[in-house]
Amino acid sequence: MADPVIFETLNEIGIINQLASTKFRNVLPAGMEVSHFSVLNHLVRLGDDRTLASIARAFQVTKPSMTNTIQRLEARGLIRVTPDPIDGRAKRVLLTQAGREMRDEAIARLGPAIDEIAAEIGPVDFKTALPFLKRLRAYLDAERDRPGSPNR
Amino acid sequence: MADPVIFETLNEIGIINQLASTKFRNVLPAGMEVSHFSVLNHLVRLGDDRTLASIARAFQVTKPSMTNTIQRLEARGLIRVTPDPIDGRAKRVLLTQAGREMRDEAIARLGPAIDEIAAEIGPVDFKTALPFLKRLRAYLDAERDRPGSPNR
DNA sequence: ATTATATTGTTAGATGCCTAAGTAATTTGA
DNA sequence: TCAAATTACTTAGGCATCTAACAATATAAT
Repeated sequence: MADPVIFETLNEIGIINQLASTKFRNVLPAGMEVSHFSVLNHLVRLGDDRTLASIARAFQVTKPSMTNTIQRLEARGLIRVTPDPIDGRAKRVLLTQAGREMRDEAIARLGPAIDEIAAEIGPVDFKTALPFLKRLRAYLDAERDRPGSPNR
Repeated sequence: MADPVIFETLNEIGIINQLASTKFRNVLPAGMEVSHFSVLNHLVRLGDDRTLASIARAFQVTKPSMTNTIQRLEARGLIRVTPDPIDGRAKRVLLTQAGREMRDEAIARLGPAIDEIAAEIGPVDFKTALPFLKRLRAYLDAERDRPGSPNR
């Protein structure tokens, strides 16, 4: 018998995601989406010169979605995309100076919003919940249609 | 200084939401979205004969979003919408027999997916995490632009 | 009473994510 | 060697959600 606690938890997670995304989007530089910031941040932290597919995998998003994100970031001059010299199918994603600056500005804007949450909820509870969330995420990720499923 | 744990937690939550939504959508009856099921379930559990706005508030979704959901559910004959006899602006949302049956079928299909999660992660951890998530949700909800903000 | 404000619901336009399907290039393996 | 399977990316179409703006009704304030 399906435990209602699980459904309730996922429901709360859905609402939190919605509220947090909206809140952050309203704080980010104009026209910048959370997914855009996430990609810029990813490239700064782990290094750029990555393929579209590897970024899509990192965020557990389909390739068409990442194509969309990458095209918009490139149109804004925040990243540069070049052909992969080794693999003719792939593209390499590189940060531009404007991209790095935009990421810094986004972090500066996001900071206060995060601090507010820390002040109210306390980072300790986040640290407590994080391992569980990571486990759940990893399970759902592994459960996802595993074999060479399309667009992944 | 913004604690990175908070951002990381919200990031995990975003990915979990995405993976869980996709998983559930693939299990639900054809064409049925998670948001559709959620509304049907809400009406069964808490009673129908509610206004669109009250349902929108319950799910922390904007009114245009709920208008969309309601219109699609009505087009499928899963709910019935009637004018509110007291408040000329409002509409009352009523379940149809087909709606109740669809909700039952959805639950029957969702059950196994949830059981799998329970088997892997264990409901205990969900019970542990839930209070924190509820607190976070409540905070973000309260933080949301409170006064008569548009479309809410 | 009248006017100002708030609430209910809708339409319009934009973006994101998804699935399906197609192209190009690389790998595998018979 | 070369056909089959896999992988990288794109295009097309669909649905959800958001913000902005508007119409209609209800409520509050003057």
